[in-house]
Amino acid sequence: MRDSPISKTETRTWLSHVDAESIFSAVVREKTFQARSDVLRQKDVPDVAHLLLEGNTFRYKILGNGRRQITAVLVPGDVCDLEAVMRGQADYSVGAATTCVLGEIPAARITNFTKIDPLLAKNILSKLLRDEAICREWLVGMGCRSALQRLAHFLCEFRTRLEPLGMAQNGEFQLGFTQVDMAAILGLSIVHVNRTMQEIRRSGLIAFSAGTLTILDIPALEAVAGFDPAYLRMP
Amino acid sequence: MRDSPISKTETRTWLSHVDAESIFSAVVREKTFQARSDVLRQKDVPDVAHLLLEGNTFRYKILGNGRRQITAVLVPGDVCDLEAVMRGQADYSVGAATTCVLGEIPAARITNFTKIDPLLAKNILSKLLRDEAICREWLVGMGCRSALQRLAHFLCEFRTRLEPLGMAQNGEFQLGFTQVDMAAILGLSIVHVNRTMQEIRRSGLIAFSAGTLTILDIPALEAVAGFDPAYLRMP
DNA sequence: CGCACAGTTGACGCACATCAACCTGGGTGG
DNA sequence: CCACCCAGGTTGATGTGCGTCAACTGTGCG
Repeated sequence: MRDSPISKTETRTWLSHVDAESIFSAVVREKTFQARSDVLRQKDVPDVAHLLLEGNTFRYKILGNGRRQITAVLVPGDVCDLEAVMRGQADYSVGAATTCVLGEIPAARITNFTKIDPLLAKNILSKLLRDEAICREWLVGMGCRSALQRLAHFLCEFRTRLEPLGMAQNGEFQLGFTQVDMAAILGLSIVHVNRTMQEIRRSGLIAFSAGTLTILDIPALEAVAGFDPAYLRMP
Repeated sequence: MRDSPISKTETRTWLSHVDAESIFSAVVREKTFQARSDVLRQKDVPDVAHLLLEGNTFRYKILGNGRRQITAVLVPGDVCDLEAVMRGQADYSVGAATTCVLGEIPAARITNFTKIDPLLAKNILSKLLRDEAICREWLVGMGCRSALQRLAHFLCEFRTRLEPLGMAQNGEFQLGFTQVDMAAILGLSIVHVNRTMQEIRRSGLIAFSAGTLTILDIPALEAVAGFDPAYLRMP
């Protein structure tokens, strides 16, 4: 059974191609992480950055009261811990949602930022800026959007990010997150995520089975979400 | 009547001193903005960046449903629209909370990032990284903290940012935001902000009058908020 | 077979939103 | 100098979106 529209190896080739001027050449080693394991822990002093090659990871923080919030979701081509490496210390953790393959990049390649290849610098900078734009948009969603809109918005955003990688076609893609993860992404309880997903399904906007999510009517879902992709700066 | 522990002119001198290696020398012109006016509007293509010299500004977004979320609060020494200038287009607006003095910096000074003075580049980068860290922390707060904790956390954060500028002493500083602003910062209704502020006041943790906020017991407020300043990377 | 973990369902509670007044002080015009 | 206005702040009554608790189902795996 194929678990994505195009195979993972195809995606990797494609990735390094569209992003050729980039960070891919800085990878010195590949490493596989189990689903549900941590790539990086809060307060770690990282000596390598991790470029995501296969699977999905996320950044998260755990508070004193035990609650967890996911602050970013990473797709292949993203650097999981860019800010942590640039600052020299992590103020968040990075977890693997699915089994993942990560490429290690020596921290020095990134921290000697102003001395490196301008193309690489530009690439890193644009990743940084996009990360921040997404974080801002999530913050706006938490303040101003209902559970339903937030879920819809997240699915629209995720699809939009996967599409240029060839990992989403006709609104269909792998959603490697459990409802427990979704709750931590959306700032909701697990129970409410469950009910909200059912509501969207019943309304006929999405379908979901065996890890594959299908957006049945993309413009309609984007309208519900109030999704405007401008902040993502996709080509 | 003095409206801050040390005068504004003193603060300006101090600011350009502690940040001497920096962005201050790139200012080509100063401009005053009225309280409640906009410095920058969403979708604008900025040709100058604005360094905040006096007063408080904030970044915000307005959604289709009319709701507004403030995504960042700026203090003197911050660049209001750094990401917008670097990306070439704003995906947020910037408003003045109080009357403000801003220094204009030609966009080219910032976008020619990799070709400029490494010290300036480093400074810009660190501002960018801090902005993102704060945004992440706000996001975590929205997902995991109660209204009371969020308010307390914001006050702790604001004080911590003002202190090295000499604009907060003994837990006392100017809070130039109305409760309407606070609601948009915290993602709460105005009424609930009002009640929450009263609750903190009644508990004896803060006092507030004539725009001056005093944190009466800093460690206690930080404990309530679950505030850990690590993400701010203050000296 | 039994355990663990993701998903699901119902009953109930609460933190917050909403609506609607009303108060207050500073500014403005007659 | 008063009359008015208006923005910011305050208060009470009521509503609701989402959280919490608790139980049950299905499924893959040792």
